[in-house]
Amino acid sequence: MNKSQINLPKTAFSMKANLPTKEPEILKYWDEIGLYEELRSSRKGQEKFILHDGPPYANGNIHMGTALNKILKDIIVKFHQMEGKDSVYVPGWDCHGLPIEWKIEEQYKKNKKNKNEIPIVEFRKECRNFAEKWIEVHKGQFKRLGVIGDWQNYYSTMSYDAEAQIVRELGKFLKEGSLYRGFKPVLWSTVEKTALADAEVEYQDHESDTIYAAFPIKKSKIKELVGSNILIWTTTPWTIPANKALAFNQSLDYVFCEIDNKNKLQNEKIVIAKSLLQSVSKDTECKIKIISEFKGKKLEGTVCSHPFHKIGYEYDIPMLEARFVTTEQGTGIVHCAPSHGPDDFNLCINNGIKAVETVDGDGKYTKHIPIFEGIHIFKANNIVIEKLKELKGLLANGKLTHSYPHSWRSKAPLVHRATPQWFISMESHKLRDKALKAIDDTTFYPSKGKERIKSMIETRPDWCVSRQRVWGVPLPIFINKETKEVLVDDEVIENIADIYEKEGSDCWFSDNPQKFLGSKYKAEDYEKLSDIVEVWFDSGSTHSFVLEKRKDLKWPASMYLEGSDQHRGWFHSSLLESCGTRGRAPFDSILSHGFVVDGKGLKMSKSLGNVIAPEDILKKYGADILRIWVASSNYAEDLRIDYSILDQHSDSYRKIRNTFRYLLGNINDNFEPIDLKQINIKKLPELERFMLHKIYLLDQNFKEYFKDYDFHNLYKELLNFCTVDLSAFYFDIRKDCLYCDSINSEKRKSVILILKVILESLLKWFAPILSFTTEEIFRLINNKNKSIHLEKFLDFPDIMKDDKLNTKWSELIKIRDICNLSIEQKRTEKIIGSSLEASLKIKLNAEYLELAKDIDFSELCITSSAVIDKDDKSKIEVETFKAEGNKCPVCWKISPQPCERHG
RNA sequence: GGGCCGGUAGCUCAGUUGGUUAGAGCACACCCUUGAUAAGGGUGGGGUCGAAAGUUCGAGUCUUUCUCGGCCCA
Repeated sequence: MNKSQINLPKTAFSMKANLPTKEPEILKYWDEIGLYEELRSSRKGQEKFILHDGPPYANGNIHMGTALNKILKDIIVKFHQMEGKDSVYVPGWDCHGLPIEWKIEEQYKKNKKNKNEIPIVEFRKECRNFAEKWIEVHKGQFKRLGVIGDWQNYYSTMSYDAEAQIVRELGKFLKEGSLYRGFKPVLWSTVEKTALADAEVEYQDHESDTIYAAFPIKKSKIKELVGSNILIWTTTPWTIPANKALAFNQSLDYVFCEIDNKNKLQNEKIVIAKSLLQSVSKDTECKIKIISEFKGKKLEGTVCSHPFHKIGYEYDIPMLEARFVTTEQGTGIVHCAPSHGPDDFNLCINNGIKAVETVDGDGKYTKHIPIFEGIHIFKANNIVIEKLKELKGLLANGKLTHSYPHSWRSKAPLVHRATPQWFISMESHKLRDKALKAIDDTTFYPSKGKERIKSMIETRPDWCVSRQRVWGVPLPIFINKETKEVLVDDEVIENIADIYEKEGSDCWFSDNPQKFLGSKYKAEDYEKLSDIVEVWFDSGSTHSFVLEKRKDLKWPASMYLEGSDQHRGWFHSSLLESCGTRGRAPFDSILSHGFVVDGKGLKMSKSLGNVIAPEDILKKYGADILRIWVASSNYAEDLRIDYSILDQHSDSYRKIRNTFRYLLGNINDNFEPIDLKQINIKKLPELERFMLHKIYLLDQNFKEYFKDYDFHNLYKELLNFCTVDLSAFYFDIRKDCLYCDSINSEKRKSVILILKVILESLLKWFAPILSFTTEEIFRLINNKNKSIHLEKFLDFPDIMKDDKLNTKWSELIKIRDICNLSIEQKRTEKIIGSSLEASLKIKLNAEYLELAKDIDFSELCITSSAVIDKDDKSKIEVETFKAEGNKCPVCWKISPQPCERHG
């Protein structure tokens, strides 16, 4: 036998991956074979796993967060598919809403077009085209990540059937009576003339006017207070004309005091919280002398006059108890304008004081505000201050820079303004209770998500579903002009839905209202609403127009999977919508993941320059590396990414790839599946049996980790198997047999058999994560089946398990470790180089001797020889000598005699 | 400002109900190999567990405060 007869590994599987160019070819292949359709037909009739896609907004390129989300979804979908389930994934998009409206308006501005001159229908058409364009862009970007789904038949919230179903869903709330009309302060932009959703608000520093104003006390249980003043402090003087109440905290201590007011107030006596005395004194530059002290509780029943009572504000201002009053700032008594603050609104409504429309959409006072009617609120502060001065109601005024809500688009400061809005009640039909029950019935990954959404549902106010915009589904509401009653009729709702199904919802704005009312009602008797439905209701309804409507899906979904911010977003709105209309959640489980941050844990931002785009990663590393990053990161927390982290994963990938290369090389790319049940385990060498046991064990852990969606531990287990058990142990030991034994040797055949088992196991375990690389390998070794993703995980029979052998070999490995230490010592002393230049003398006590009696340690430690002696002085002792004799030209083992195998 | 979550080696992660000298892989260093070769093997260094205080015989683990970061809310 000479060198040419050695069985060196040979494979077409290249060491260099070249993923950025290879992956698109694989994508093309998946397209050619119609992988998605194949996946469906391969699991026809099997139990379904439905991961319902949370629709991303069809606007702008994807970022790392979106990529993480889609890859994580894809990994889970593929795992369930390989488990044998029919794991259907239908991607979707959220299309309506303000951001797209703004984009179109921006384009108008550029082209010097006036939005008001464009018919609504035309404007909406442009919004639709815009969304459509981005859906196509997203589709390409998501596919490139290796995400498999029904890209042909995706869903969108702007499709005609979606718009129709959204109307039907609203109809259910309308019919039930939980959808009602109210006045409520909402964050309002007087620039954009619209209410803003929470997500559209940015907090920035803003300089406000501050005032200390006095409310004369008319009536009180504490007699000496009558005639004196309640002092309040506010950063919004313009809301003083809308004041309807004052709030105090019953557990605080208040003081009645006298000030040297330099004739600023009509009466020099005031009431403030005790702990704020110093700061008030400083701010107002007054000396304050305490007359008496009392608990807040005693202020109950106190009634004041408005500071403007002499000029037409003649109503009573009651003092109300409120927990939100603190002593952080101000005077410990808070001025309440129910039309201009949520706390104010809630406190007043609980005490029978309703909010009214005090300010119009442009920001001007309405007729409900005497003297100020027609004045813009942003110009009113000075007027209020002057009037207060005139009427001796102002103790001091100043400026304060503080964090204040602004519009994310126009950056203009926002105000709370009472507007007519449509609400879904949390209480009237027990929606809150139903939702809380549904949360309890849902499995959360990680479990902390449950508490997070629960505490939000427990405290959230009624759901405001109306918006004064145009790009969305119109609220299907008619109001009787005479009775002011809302028209509630299933037939009308169904009629509207039918129309939308055929032609979309644009016609609401253009066509004759009679079209929607049918023949039962006269259009001239009704006012048609022009509000649209807020977009969270759109996406909260996807379960109804996607899960319920499509035959390939099921309701409820097996899982919703989104970023942890969606506890307040899509998880939340879907839960409420579904509990309101169907009494339970539209999902069995929720998986939430953290946010992508940079290598230091800071959020990515343009200003920090730490943004990494998915596109950059795909170009430099390829999707499989990004998928490894997803799988190996702990999604329960924030996920760090930078180029050094990716480099590290890239190194791991190379290790995995070379593991496959070793396997493929030694079987020369000739693979046929092994029937695991038919393996004659007793005939295998112990090392091979030990490896079968290892595989069996790994599979158990694999399943356990997958059950909990614990991918980072699962991946770590697989990677460690490749490096520790295979590369550094089994592969290294078996090179001698594979290269130097005869092709016909039984031992070599056994090794080859095990290599095939390992190859198939690894290929399938890794397939959901390394979607491209495993496909590349699968196509190399298999021309019968079309794709690795159509395969099922292997079912490992119990005969592979051998705990006794495992215990024995764990001990043998300990002996091997000590042998390595001994060899290393001689290597450092330059006595030997390669381990094959070594000859081992191993001394073992009786216990270890029994274990090692049939074991060839020269094979395990890759040395030229190894002898074992009994020696009870210590458990294990090893001595290494330089091997004597001649080196066999074939197997390179050194021995005084001619080589046993190669003559 | 409030609520929730988190900070363990350079990196990604383990550390059960508090109990020996805090682990793994990668990276790094040195050595070997040149028949997995832009590969492979061996050995080794590296952590005051974000900080401080407390409870305890004993704290990475429990309590409090602080700090840094993230999400949500104001």
